[in-house]
Amino acid sequence: MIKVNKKIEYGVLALLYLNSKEDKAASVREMASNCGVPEALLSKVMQTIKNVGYVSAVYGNHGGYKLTKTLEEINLLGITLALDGPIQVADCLKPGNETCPAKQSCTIVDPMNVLNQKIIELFQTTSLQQLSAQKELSVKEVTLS
Amino acid sequence: MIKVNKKIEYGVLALLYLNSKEDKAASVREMASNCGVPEALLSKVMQTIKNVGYVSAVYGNHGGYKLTKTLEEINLLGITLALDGPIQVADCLKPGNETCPAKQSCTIVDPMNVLNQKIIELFQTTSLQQLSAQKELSVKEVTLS
DNA sequence: CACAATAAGACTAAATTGGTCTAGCTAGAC
DNA sequence: GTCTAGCTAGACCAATTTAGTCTTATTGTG
Repeated sequence: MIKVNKKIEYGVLALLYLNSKEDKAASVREMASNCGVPEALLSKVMQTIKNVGYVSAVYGNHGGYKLTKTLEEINLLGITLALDGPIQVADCLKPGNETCPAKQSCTIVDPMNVLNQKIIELFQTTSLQQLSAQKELSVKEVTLS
Repeated sequence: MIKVNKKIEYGVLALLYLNSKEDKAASVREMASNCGVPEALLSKVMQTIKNVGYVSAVYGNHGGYKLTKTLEEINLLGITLALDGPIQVADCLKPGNETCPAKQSCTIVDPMNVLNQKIIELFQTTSLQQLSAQKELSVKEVTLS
């Protein structure tokens, strides 16, 4: 299944929650209980997000995390890269992969790169601002045909 | 990691190989060895692809599979739906999921639907024809609205 | 009938993901 | 200064998903 993982989901939720606190810090405990996600895991997620500069950490009593960027400045690509590494929709795109089983007939590596690039652009153009849009504004029927 | 799975990769390879045979049938063994993929697994993949009508099976000696559609008529969405089920980029999109941990503050379900829809559209507009394009031709057109 | 091929499902193995545990470090409150 | 809430870090484990195998049937041609 093509899907984003829990860390990304949790990170997005936490960042949106942080945004609602304006420039007050929120502890991982507070975020986790408000967002309903596992505290220990969110702790890891926040550390990683801190390392890419979207939030700063406040140590000690009454500490926590604070947003250092606006929702417009944070996009899904940045979050994904931080929490999940580079986007590679197919294994044969991995750097240094010389074991691709289909060398003779392989016309797929570059096309997969095209798909990869499309997904990267999609993620890049999806800001947290967009993800925080109210439901009335963002609803669109998902119809498979 | 956001990625398509092996079955989809193998299915795409096999269909492109089949296309190169024009309307002759190719056995799973032939396809597997030419594409360098596991035969038993490809067998499953081809059965599934047969069930959605992209290929027909020829039983018995000198049998195999034949393409029944053109590369333009087969897109990545169809292959993905067949081999991997509906596209759901986040667990909270699964039908009947009432255990979403973030009900209070959740502003993400519908935005994830938007992302989901964008990915579906991307897959739908990516035909096998595009994936079979020669490398020189396929690099440019990374048009994303 | 013998053989080559698909059909189908149970089963196993490997990899990834999700989540926990433990121990240490930091800084503010008292 | 010490207590405590909180971040840091890494090892570890469990659950799920994915990849791949094995076995047994069925089908159709020569």
